[in-house]
Amino acid sequence: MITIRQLRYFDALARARHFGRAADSVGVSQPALSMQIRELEATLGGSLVERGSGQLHLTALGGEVAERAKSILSDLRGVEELAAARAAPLTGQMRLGVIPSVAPYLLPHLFPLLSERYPDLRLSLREAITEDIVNELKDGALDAIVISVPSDDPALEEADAVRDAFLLAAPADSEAAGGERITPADVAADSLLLLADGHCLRDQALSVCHMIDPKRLRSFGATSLTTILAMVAAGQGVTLLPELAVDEAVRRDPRLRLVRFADPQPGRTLGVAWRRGSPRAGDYRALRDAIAEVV
Amino acid sequence: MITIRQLRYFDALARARHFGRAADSVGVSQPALSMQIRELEATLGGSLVERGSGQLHLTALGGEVAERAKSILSDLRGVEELAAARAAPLTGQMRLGVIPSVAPYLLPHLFPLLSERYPDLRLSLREAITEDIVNELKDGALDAIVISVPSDDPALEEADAVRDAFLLAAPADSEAAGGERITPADVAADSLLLLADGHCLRDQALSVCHMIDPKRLRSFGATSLTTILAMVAAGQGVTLLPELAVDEAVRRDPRLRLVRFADPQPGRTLGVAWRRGSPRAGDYRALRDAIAEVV
DNA sequence: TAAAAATACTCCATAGGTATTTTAT
DNA sequence: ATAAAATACCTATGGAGTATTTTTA
Repeated sequence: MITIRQLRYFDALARARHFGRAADSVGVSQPALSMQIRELEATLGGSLVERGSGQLHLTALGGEVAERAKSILSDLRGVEELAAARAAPLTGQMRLGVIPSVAPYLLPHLFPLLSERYPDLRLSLREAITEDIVNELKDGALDAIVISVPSDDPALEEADAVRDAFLLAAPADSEAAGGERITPADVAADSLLLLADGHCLRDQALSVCHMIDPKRLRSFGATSLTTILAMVAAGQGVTLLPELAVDEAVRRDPRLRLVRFADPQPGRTLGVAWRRGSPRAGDYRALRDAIAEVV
Repeated sequence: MITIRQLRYFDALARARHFGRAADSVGVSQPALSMQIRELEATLGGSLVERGSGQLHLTALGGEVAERAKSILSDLRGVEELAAARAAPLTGQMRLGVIPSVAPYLLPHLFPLLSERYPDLRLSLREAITEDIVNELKDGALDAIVISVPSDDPALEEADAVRDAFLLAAPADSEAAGGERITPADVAADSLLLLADGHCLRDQALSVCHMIDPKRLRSFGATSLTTILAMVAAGQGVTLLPELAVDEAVRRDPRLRLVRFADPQPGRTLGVAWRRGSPRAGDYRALRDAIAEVV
């Protein structure tokens, strides 16, 4: 008889490709995991991994089993979530992932609202780039994520929360900020400062200024908008700044000038995404509403 | 932690709507099953069934869990089948369902071929009407079924095996069998003898002779073609006989006359069907080939 | 009062841990 | 020689069975 335990351990093994680390990741000893894998192989009647060939490899059978195990474990999470979904909205644990260009500006406002309105919600947070939190969401390590939508990932379901327009942030004395009818095409490639690779805001800025050849960009590995803005304030260049990131401190900074683009204004839509079919979809939509409210 | 055991027992309970019978159906004692259900309710944090209200009912949560449990258990069967699919084709156990209008004519030929060519195949058989064996297939009680295709059921995958034309079987002296260019329209409703309700052959005959008003049929609850043919031989009427059912005994019966319809000949296609996505699809296609060969 | 499910209690299978050995680079 | 997985052995959890009680229709 196949057990969930066997599938969980085998899934861990398929990810870690290492008995010891897989055992760690599910919180048991290496022999305990070995035994369950052995047991699973016995009931299936074939080996799932090729041992002791330096790197551990899945057999063809192992690969297929791993794939199906993943899906079964995900369905099982769905069952566990069913109960949570039946309870009052936004109660219990929720693990939320947020992209770095949003987290610092959204969370200080979102947190107070949620903890006041949903006192039984226990929110865990994770801040990482889209690719990482999407993977963690699919793996079940997160329950919902706040990203730029649409994600075009058929495994996700999403709800738009807010439109986040891009402004041009330039040094106060720069001529780039002079005109009133500025368009993304006016942004000069060699003065544009962007976040490091992998940050969706970087890609969005590049696609908005689609005439810019990424090769002409001055490479800049900043991972926070605050750093970028400090660079802009110091006269090092300009950047595309999401409206969401504009707080009092930025608005009052005499060294910065913020210019709204002419229509159609460039920007992005932020939304909440979750695993398609999750029974807690109602919760996630309530979360979306809360986000729309605080922004 | 939810276990497969809990889902299996709960699935049984959802079907049986009775703790004792559910326990029987999974081969454990009633307290053992009760305990697992209780455990599942505890981890989900809500009750799944309404006890002691005469008839046992599923709660709303219970209904959803039952649905998902079914699907998880089915996926799990898929994993178990993976190993079987990797082994040599058509080995191990296969539970086959066959409709009654096919079984007696197909199996005597199919069995010897299969046991000669695939000595490691352990075939279990079930003969019942389409609706029943389709449900048993979906529930995992059967692995494959031989039915009239297409079934138009998206949960099934199927492969055509043979075309089975309908002949008119009439009393030897009847004038209905006189002409050479006979069409289904020539069949008189009040002389047509059919299998009992639920048999697909009955429906097929009616749809072939679509001008016949079912209300004009003489009700006849036969469940085997042999009985019907005995009635025809006794001059009680005519019937649509699948070619597959024509053996030497029928052909030589002096009281019967078999007439082939003019083109386009009415008939049905028989095929093998299985759960969509089953890893043993290759086995089932091999079974189809064997059927096509013996007919 | 009769049927159905829950509880009580005992037993045993099995998962898990630690220590150790085997195996493969 | 070293890292990784398997084996040995012991412990403890928990699932199952039988007997019995509680519940409710």
